[in-house]
Amino acid sequence: MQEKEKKITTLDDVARELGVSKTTVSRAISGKGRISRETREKVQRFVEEHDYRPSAVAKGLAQKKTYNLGLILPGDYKATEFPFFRDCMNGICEVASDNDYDILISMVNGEDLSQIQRMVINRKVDGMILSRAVEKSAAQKYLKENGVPFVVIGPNEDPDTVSVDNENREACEELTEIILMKGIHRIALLGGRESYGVTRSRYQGFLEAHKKLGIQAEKSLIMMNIDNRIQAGKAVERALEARAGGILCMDDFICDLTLQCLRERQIQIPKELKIASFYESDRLEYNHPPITGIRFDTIRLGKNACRKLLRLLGENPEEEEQPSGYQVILRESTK
Amino acid sequence: MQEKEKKITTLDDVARELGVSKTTVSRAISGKGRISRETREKVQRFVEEHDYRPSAVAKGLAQKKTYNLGLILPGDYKATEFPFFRDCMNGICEVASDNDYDILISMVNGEDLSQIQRMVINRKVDGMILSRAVEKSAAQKYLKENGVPFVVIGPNEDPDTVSVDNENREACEELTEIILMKGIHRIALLGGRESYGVTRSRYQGFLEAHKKLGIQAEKSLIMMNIDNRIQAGKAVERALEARAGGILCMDDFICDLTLQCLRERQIQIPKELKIASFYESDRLEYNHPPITGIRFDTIRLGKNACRKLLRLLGENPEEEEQPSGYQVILRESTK
DNA sequence: CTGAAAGCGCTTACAG
DNA sequence: CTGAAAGCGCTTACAG
Repeated sequence: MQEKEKKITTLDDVARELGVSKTTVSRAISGKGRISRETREKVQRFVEEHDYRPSAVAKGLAQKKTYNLGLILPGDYKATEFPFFRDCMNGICEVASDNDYDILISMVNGEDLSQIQRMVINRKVDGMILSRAVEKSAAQKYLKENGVPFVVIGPNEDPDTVSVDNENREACEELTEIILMKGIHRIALLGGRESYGVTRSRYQGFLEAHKKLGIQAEKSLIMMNIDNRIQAGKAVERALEARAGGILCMDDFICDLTLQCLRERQIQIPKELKIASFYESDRLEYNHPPITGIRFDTIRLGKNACRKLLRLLGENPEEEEQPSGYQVILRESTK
Repeated sequence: MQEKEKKITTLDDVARELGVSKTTVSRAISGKGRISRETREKVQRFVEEHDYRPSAVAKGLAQKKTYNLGLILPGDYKATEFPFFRDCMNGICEVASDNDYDILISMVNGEDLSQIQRMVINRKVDGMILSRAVEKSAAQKYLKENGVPFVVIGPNEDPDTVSVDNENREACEELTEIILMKGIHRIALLGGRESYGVTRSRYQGFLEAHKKLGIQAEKSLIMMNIDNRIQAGKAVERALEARAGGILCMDDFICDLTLQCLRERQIQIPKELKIASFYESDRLEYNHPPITGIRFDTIRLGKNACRKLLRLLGENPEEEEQPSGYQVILRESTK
């Protein structure tokens, strides 16, 4: 394949071999600037054959770009949130590499800014994607002050910041409505950290459904900030005492804890109690009985986040952003 | 804080303001080359005050380095493997950023090489970390051929490739031994994909323990490639029919499926059957009854992987690699 | 100890 | 349509 000649690794190599200028080679490869079809094709053929690709770093330096996007992930996310982050990452990575960008990750704990600062101060990224956004977080403030483009994954009210989000409110409203329409009016709602945007969006959907149907939500049965088995146990106890007809869990982790508690107490689902989750995973599907949940297209969410960021950077990603959508999946637990 | 003068963003800016040469500034910052203490401190003070950091990209170009490490993650990993990857990433990111490197991720499905090739052909990374290594994989071959330094996370027999791994064999041997010594000799072993290195290492540990105690392993009760609830159900059925005294699950996902199956059949743990997992998670700890498992220090594993790669690249990470170790955690399920 | 200069591998006005 | 040259922001022999 490769002649005995040394490998072609730089633009210069290509130019020399072809007896043209670097300028010409550069133009042939990038497609920018006027160039005759003949020359362009000659260069392209050569480049193809020799498996040459310009150094992204050098290109970046010349253009004052890095072709890197920073992705900020929480370092402490729970197992339950995992499919969400994995799918997000999948979507983000795919769009990024389609556009010849790369993803640089950073796992951040709490409100620690140092990692984010490192990336921007070292000038390693052109923009950032913030996941599990905390509204008005220090991170967002910092990025704004430093003029770093970013998009936020999660709910967002700030008109100046670009964001993408699952339709949590809508989906949870729909699911809640279905339960209410089944005649189950005393519903317990078990949720996670109130400081998270998702929690609030889902809660809103829950309330919305009640309002829409003119049913009073049972405030005393709304129990947030559930983080572990013990707390879940207490919440379940309370729901049972209050003779709730159903329990809605705000995510799979909580649903899982809830199911464990119910099992201990030998409660029959769905006969004695309906149960559903505002999220969806294999666990729910394969449970006995299978649990009603909501399926979000998180890969697409990730793709959208990445595309929006690329647009902010002046790129023009092939595909358009598409609404990520959701499906409520009814299973035996709410029969 | 910052005067009305324009912001200091390049070496040149610093040099001009201070009336010295770029060379001097560069030396003061990098600490390389002879320079008077006085000058060095002057520069450092200025740099500090103006919050200046050299552009990593430009620095990289001049040094023919990128200060980026590629991390290859499987795009399809299961929920059960998640804490493993998250902790790995945490460890890797921490060490990387301590050494002013960044992590570039790529999610790869199956044996698709294109993402890996992109990274190396674009010259975006100095080296790579391969997680969930498949022995002799195409990826490893490709990296070797192209002279890209890499380390593998997982079992590895190839003397030419650097790797790190949890002590799966040892840990599983220890746990199996404990069960056997309790007089439980008919043990069912439920495992995941045989093509994964982890599976094989753990299996070995299981056999090793039997050999050590001179007990014959019940081959007919060794059931691999369990991937879903149905298969787990069949395996459990078989174990019960054969009157196994205990079930060892090769990871938490399988353990979880197994527990569900046992619950349906109303089997009492540990009275009728002991059960333990070759991994550990919250799920196991909070189960009723709590399940015996093995805790690996995966964060440290990730750190070690990163440190080894940095060494390969000629860096000298602060801390030494430390054995990552493990603890067998005995809980009620094997009482 | 310090600096002028060349170089890392590209891109992009500018001139022809 | 094509090329010489300057420039992106650093590092590093080399000379002094």
